[in-house]
Amino acid sequence: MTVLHPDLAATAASFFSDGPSLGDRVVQWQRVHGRHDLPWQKNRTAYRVWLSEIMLQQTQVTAVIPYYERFLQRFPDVFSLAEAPIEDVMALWAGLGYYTRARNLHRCAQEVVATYRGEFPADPVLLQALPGIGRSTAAAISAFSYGTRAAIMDGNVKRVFARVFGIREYPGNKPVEDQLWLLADSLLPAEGIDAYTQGLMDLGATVCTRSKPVCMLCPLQPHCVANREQLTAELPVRKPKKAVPSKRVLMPVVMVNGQVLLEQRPPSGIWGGLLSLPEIGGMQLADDALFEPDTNAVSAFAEKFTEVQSVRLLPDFEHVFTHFRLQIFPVIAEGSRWLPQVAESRYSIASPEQADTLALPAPVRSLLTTLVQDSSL
DNA sequence: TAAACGTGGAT
DNA sequence: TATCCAAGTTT
Repeated sequence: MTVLHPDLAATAASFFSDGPSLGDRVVQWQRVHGRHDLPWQKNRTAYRVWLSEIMLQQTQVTAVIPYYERFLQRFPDVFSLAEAPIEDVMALWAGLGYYTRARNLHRCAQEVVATYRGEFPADPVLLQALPGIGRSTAAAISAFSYGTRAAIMDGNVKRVFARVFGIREYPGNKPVEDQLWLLADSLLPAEGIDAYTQGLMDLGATVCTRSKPVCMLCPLQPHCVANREQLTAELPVRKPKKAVPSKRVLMPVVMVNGQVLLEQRPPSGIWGGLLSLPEIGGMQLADDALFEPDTNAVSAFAEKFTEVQSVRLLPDFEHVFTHFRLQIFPVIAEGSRWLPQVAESRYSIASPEQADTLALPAPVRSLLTTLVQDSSL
């Protein structure tokens, strides 16, 4: 049983002692100064709103727009998406990241067709039961599509609320987040839920920005604790950082007759369900440890492809990621007798020219693309 | 519940 | 260059 902290309630109440409520201020501000020309704001349907909201999870607007346009062109409605092969969906999603979203997107489309005859439900509770739709996304879809009064909670809202209410704890903490949800629920305006929901995000994206917020332009500025106490640079409190484990793997570029060996990765984990270069000898290392390829693992890999003639290490092909590091090296194969065998397994063969039509992780895609010009391989 | 999950932009 | 983190959800 969670109750709203008295300090938060007091700040919320302060809005009513001095003119319009927080909600009404945001609504009015959005209608004049908010964003109105984003692709998913025109010709608004539940399908379009849903598609955009899934893509926008942990992903910036500018990154989403081209993907959104391509998806809408290829899948104009929920039926075409539900009927499509998952491979097509993954290929179109490739490069956006968080690939579980793409699988859930496909599953969700199929459920909406099967259970709701292709009509997304208006009830946030029903929406949240669908794959890939959590509490915040359910509220956003519902508010934008059907005008349902429901609160969102994303990075923008957390930042705006943390500053306005002077919340001096990390908003990702469970108890703090519980408070934020209570706040969000209590602050919904009586009218204009769509402008309000959009307004909170517009405010966070264009005025109450992470660095150098433009408080002069903020409709909440007269009531903002962070503005009053000069805490905008300190709030919201940063996520406590943890040491990232270092993992290195070998990813051989096996080329035969100008084609590249690929394998499909398991559905969960990094790059889940995507095609990528085969992975050999994953290992956890200290950050400063020297990288020594696991020769046993390399031999085991070579056993599977007996036509492979030689292995060369090219340190140039090193990609550093948030969680691990890849050493990519070429394996030059002669002959092609193993190609048919490969096609029957979870391995497949693709030409570099096909790179942009496959469900490939972004780094692998760019590598394959460069292979077209690079004759040294 | 905390950790996992991609990629690219901003500082 | 290193670090943060963005229209969060899932396990």
